[in-house]
Amino acid sequence: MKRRNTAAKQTILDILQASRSVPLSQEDIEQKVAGKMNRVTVYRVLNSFYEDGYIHKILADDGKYYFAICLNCREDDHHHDHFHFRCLNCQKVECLQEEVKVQLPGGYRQESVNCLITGYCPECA
Amino acid sequence: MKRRNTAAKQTILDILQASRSVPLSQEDIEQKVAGKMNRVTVYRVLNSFYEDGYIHKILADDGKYYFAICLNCREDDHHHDHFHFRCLNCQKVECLQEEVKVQLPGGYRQESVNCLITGYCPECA
DNA sequence: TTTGTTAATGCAATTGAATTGCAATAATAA
DNA sequence: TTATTATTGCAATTCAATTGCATTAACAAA
Ligand SMILES: [Mn+2]
Ligand SMILES: [Mn+2]
Ligand SMILES: [Zn+2]
Ligand SMILES: [Zn+2]
Repeated sequence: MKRRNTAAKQTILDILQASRSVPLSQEDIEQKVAGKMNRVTVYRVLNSFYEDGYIHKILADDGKYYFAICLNCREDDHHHDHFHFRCLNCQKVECLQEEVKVQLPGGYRQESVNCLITGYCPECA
Repeated sequence: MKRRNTAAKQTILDILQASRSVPLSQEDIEQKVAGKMNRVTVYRVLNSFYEDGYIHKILADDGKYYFAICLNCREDDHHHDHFHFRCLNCQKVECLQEEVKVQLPGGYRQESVNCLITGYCPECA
């Protein structure tokens, strides 16, 4: 009896599923569930999903966290090492296909990656 | 008469100069200037340096901003497009030599880059 | 050197995303 | 059905960062 299935979790999961390669901010999700649950619940559900490895979390240079379903990850093999993109005009964040490949200097051990490119998307450029 | 030279600015500039490839957080700098100036002044000086292009600013995945002197930039050519590294143990942040090279999908325009690798540095690994 | 303008500063108050404490609620194992 | 305890809502709190405003001081002009 570790985690329980609840309406709140299912609702948020559905929202994330429907936005596969477009990470959503806490605020984005709050708006979509407005009235259905408390904002603190959104925080806690997102954090539990993240802890359990169902979603990945990126900190964008607007200072907000964005969350997206893990796509090419398996329980035993997480690799959230792709770039993300944020549009300065429409604010949308996207997962890019390209993986981050860094040649670290000797002795450094890589644990995780948080790479964000900021600019203008095709619709706004 | 745009910007004025003040003791506060000179002090902070000296600190950043002495820490060339090791970006410092607001908090780091505050400690070094403790008693000499107000913390709000530190914020404002750092922001003015950043606006004027003297330093670059990165948001690390600990949620804090880190600042470092621009090294290979000229007035007309800024390129803060290198990776950064943060050690999970000693918390130190470093500028890496390697530049970020992303092949953006068609139509996307890149403006800036905020790429951080998190892991363990040689001393802590 | 003196003076006037206004950028810079200190201090207190405020913002806003994120977190925490706690009592009430509800999922689920027994 | 019942007992256990994870989950939720609500209020309060945290903490870095920002803002307002009166005071100070840099520096251009006289
Ligand atoms: Mn994943
Ligand atoms: Mn630079
Ligand atoms: Zn856009
Ligand atoms: Zn270290």
